[in-house]
Amino acid sequence: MARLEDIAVAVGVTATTVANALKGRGNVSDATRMRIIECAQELGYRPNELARSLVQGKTFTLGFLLPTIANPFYPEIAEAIERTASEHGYQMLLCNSFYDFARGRQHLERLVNRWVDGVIVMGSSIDPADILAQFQRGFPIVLCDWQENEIAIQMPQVSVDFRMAGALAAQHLIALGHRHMAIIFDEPQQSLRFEGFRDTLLEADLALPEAMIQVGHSTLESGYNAAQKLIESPTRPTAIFATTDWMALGAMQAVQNAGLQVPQDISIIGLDDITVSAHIRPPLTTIAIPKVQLAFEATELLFRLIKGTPEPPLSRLIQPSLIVRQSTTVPPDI
Amino acid sequence: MARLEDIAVAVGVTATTVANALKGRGNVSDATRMRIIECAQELGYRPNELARSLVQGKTFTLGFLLPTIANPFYPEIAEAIERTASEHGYQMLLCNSFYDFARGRQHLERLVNRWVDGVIVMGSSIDPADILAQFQRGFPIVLCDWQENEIAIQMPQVSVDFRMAGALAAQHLIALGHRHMAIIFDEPQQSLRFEGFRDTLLEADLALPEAMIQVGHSTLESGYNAAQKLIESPTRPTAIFATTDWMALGAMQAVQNAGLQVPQDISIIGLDDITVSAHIRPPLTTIAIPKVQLAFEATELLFRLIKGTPEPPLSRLIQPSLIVRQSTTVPPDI
DNA sequence: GTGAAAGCGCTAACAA
DNA sequence: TTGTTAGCGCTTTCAC
Repeated sequence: MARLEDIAVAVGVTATTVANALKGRGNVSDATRMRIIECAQELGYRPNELARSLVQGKTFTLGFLLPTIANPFYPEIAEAIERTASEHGYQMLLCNSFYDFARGRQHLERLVNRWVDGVIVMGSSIDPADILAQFQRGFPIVLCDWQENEIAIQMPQVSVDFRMAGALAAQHLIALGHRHMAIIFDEPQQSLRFEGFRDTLLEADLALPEAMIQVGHSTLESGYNAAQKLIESPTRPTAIFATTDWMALGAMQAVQNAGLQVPQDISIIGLDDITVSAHIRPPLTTIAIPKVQLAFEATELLFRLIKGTPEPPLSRLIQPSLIVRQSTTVPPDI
Repeated sequence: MARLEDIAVAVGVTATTVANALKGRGNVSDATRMRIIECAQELGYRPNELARSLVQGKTFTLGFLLPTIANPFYPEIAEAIERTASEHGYQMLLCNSFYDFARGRQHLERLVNRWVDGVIVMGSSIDPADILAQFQRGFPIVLCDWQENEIAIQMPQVSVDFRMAGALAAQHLIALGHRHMAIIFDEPQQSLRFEGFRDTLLEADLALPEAMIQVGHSTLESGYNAAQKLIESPTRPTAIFATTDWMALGAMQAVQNAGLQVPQDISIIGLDDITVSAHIRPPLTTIAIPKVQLAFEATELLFRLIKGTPEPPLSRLIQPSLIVRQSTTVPPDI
């Protein structure tokens, strides 16, 4: 591969001049500039970004650490981050932790070692302590989609008002007339969604019995299994709130496979608003998370962090919203 | 950030010795090794991978260029590539081209400039000529999920027998008794799927009239629109083959929104077998592409390329398979 | 078992 | 307008 030096000797100048000419710094005569550019073309010169990064201490690269891109909640976010990064001249390293903290930690350390300019970390992908350690050394990190209370210390983050999300789900079902509801959620990462839901029920004097609380693990299958238990319960609920759409899809399938109708027999409401949710049968009522906005704001915040000590606020709580489709309706007569 | 040199002066040795001690090369006494390791701990030493890469000419990083991670066909592949890469000590740069060749080219050039060790390129993400240019300079690239005939020159690639995929779809529908079928596909990237379908019909003396050939653009919406046109056609088909599941979902929705039943009124068959396909209503019959295998083989092939001139074969054609679910059945009586 | 020296390809500060 | 010098932090070769 051709280097600056190669061009320099070919043209009969010095590497510095070549560098200046190539990046259009003013101090090169037009004549030599022409010859240099031409020669660079001929030799197929490509600047070595490694060398450049080493001396500048900047890589124009950022890391994106998440549980797994195979979960349909993340691709939209990843896309938005990458696009925003790209507009700033950045590329993005995608790192799946597979919900394994050791793996998340390894990835983060590697990212630090390779001098990425900053990292966006999604919830559930790594032990908060590991993030904190790097952040406190001055490494730019922004948290995305974590529960606000998950990290001990104040850190830059953009997240969603999950308690509100849970509340919205409850309000919707209550308004429809439901009295016997159930929830499927992942503990402890989704406890806020649970609390918002439960508390809203409580305020309406509605109980949420133990048997109506099922844990899932953000997979479709776990939603399916959890819903099965709920259906078989002696006190079958008339509505189910699954704290992710992915689990809601599983739940819906379980209900339908049991020979019941959604929403006539059991209403189902999700949370996330992943793309497919609008296109299944029946279309899923859900609490939407503005994923693109989430990603965009996280990335912009990270860039502010990278540029220097930014003005507050360093954290942002985004409001979810209810999207009523056809998987929820009034409870059946009994 | 602490450097080798910092440890060296602290311990009273030289940087070379520190380096040797840290990577367990034999020639350091146990005593000094202990002191060095301890000191490295204390100073929080992290090797600078940039510097290391610059001298070694290796970055242990690979690029993954694709149209857009938001299309649900890709996340599973991305995950598998990243996992395989990770097992080899590699990280992965994710690059969306958004079906824009200029953008794809920019990304590829940047990847080359930053000395990634190799790149995996998915179909439809960049102009083949740009790939070829880099490949011919000796840069390791493997093509993934391209039509075999899309690239002029023989290049390393792992792909799917798309003609067979189209044939399988046709065979299935014919076996069910369909005589009036339609296809929705994206031209020209999916022409092989089309040809396989059409030719199989022809062999069974079945025509595929112009009106029954619709173009889509790999989006759900385009599948929806294409299906609408088919439904409104005076010669409504009894079965639709959409060459991606994503378009098939759109088509299914269009059919259902028109008040028709899938599969009783119209059978629908897709191609890809994305995760959700098994979980919608009705579950989608489809031609499955072994995505994880595709990704794994592409990555392994790339590593062979990176290690040096590998043994043939440098290209692999993976066989698709029919998965019968409930979106296809015998045609309605007329 | 340890060190000195050179160099990866580039940038940046300062001279000429 | 152009050149010189000194690194960035590491690895590698060879000498002691």
